[in-house]
Amino acid sequence: MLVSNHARPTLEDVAARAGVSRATASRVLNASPRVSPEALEAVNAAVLALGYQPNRAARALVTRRTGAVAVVFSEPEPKIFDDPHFARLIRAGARALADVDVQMVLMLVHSPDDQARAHRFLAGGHVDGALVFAPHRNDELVSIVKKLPLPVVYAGKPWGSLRGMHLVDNDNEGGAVLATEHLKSLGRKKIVHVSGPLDELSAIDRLNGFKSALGLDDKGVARLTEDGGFTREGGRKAMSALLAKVPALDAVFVASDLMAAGALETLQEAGRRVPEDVAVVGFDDHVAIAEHTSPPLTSVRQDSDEQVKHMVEHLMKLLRDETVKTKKQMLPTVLVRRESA
Amino acid sequence: MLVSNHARPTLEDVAARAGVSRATASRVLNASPRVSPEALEAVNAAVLALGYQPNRAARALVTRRTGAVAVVFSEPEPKIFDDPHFARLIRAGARALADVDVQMVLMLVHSPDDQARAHRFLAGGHVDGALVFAPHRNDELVSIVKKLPLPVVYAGKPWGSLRGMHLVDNDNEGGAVLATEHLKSLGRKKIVHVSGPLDELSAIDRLNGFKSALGLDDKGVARLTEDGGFTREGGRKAMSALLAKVPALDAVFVASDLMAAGALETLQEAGRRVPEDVAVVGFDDHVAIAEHTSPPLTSVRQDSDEQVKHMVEHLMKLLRDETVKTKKQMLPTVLVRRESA
DNA sequence: CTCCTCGATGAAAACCTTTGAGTCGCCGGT
DNA sequence: ACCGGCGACTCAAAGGTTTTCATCGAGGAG
Repeated sequence: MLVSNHARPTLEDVAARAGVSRATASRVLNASPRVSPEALEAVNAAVLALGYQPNRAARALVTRRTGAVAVVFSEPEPKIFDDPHFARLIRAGARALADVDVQMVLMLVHSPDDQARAHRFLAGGHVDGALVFAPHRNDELVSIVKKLPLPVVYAGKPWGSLRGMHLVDNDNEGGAVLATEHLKSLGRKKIVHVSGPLDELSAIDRLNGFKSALGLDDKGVARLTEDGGFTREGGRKAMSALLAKVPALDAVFVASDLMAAGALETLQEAGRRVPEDVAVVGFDDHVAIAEHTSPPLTSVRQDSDEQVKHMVEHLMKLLRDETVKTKKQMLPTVLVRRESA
Repeated sequence: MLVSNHARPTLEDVAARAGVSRATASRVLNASPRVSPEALEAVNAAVLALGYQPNRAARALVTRRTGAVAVVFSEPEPKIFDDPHFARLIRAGARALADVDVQMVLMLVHSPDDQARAHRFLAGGHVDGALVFAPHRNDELVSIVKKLPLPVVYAGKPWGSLRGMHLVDNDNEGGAVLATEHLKSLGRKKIVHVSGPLDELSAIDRLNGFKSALGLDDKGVARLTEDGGFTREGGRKAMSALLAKVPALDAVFVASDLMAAGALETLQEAGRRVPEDVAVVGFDDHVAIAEHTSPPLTSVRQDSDEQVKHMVEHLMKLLRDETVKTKKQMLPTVLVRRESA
């Protein structure tokens, strides 16, 4: 009659052992104020003794809350996931969500099929909310998600109207200004830019920072910029193109560390010394890259861990139905000096 | 009275619309054989018309199945996650699990705190099973998980007794033999090895392959091997040490692509031409690395996507309570020739 | 024509928790 | 002495699905 069956204890068992009703036990677990100190103690003791764990399904059934959150990466080019940046975001997400005790359901969306599946899943009420990473222009997924009655926090600005959307962005433009100003302060006169793909707003913001720091007009920017597509290989090619277009260049601001690694290779192959002949600044401050290029890369740090943490906090507020004052958050960026500039 | 409220349709609604009972509707959804063709069609039509999605919580409550699986990475050194290999595994897991319509709950375990949390979570019945990546020696987590009444499939061989455990491993030893034989076939006489950390069995297996292909004894191996710790920097250092120990070396088998990238740098700095003076073979065939070293890296391919897919399949069988014939699976490795050897 | 079998179906219990409505003492105010 | 109010608690319903058991009808065997 004691412990008897090997099954997991239920709230009923806890209540019985604590000498109270199921309702009271439940209130203890949910930290309701209307419960006496004695009852509280008794229930807590019983929980501990029995190793009780609430049944998530039963709870979800009645509260209409799943205790799970989707983390969605929409990225038409699957191989981009080789970018370590992606791993960093996932890791940060796993950690931040575990800290608040909600399950993280990871969804990788590449194809239209994936989109349909994501749609079904998100509409199916299987999660309470979502964190969405969808940087590309006209991403169908964003339109889909927007229509859903589901709390969502975006990473960075998705393309299109931002009204009513919640997001946490890095100060890409400010970081780009920082980088460019730094190059100017080194006395560089001919500064060029390897941009990210211009169907991503983060790339555009960085480009704009570069533009405004140098006081350029559109034509000027075009002359001094090449698109490196956020890949290492793209960085190499863009750098080659710039060397051809602007042979006298003495500094380059590259919109990502991965591209900067490629650009460095190209520069060295072209016989330009870094930083003596050409100063280089990257973006992301991805340690695994920036510390291992030669020379080590000066870069603009955007703290992805922090970004994701803010996203999670924001979403939690939405789920608690708190009225959030600011729907958009902007995180600062800082320059990390190493040897390349 | 028709559609009325905006709430999600329930099985009851579907049944009503199809003119059958809830029970029959349920049977259709679960593909039970004991249902007439007409009923089947009617229910399916109703499901479609209403856009019905089963309530996961309710289902979980009665079936005692959550429809979720944990994917656990146990790795004391969090920065190892910068390794793109990790991203690849996660991506493969997300995909494979989505394909069979189960939720993936990602858990990253670094500290003892994390271990305790993982323990609580896995014991709490929040998932039906787990995929565990725990390569290191004497990983506490493995002992913890082993005691749980939870179906688990391991990636590679965890340290310790393997009895009763289910796992999907790559043929590390075979791959190492492949690599070493290839170097021999090129006529190389002085072949050395940069190993992974010897607290991981995959590293040991690769070392053993190297050893047996060359017919070495323990002393011989020690003389020709350095531990590179599976990091790029470690690869550099190990290569330096080997150059000092075995100046006449003309080939090196490196136990990972990341280390090989480092080793290549060291070799070039030392003025050795690759592959003319020294032939180099890596392991993993991680495209993002192997295709971008100079020269491009010949490497042993282990198909992580395939490995994870097999792990998922295996776990699904365990969950369906099928008696699995083989508890351990070994996946073949192949040599991918590029220019470094 | 009756009995039996078998397949399809329906009714209802069970899964476990939260929560609103109601109960029960007890206190202070009149 | 009575009443109102209040705090702590219990009762019981609700939430949506699966599954057991019973029922019903039809068809075949005798």
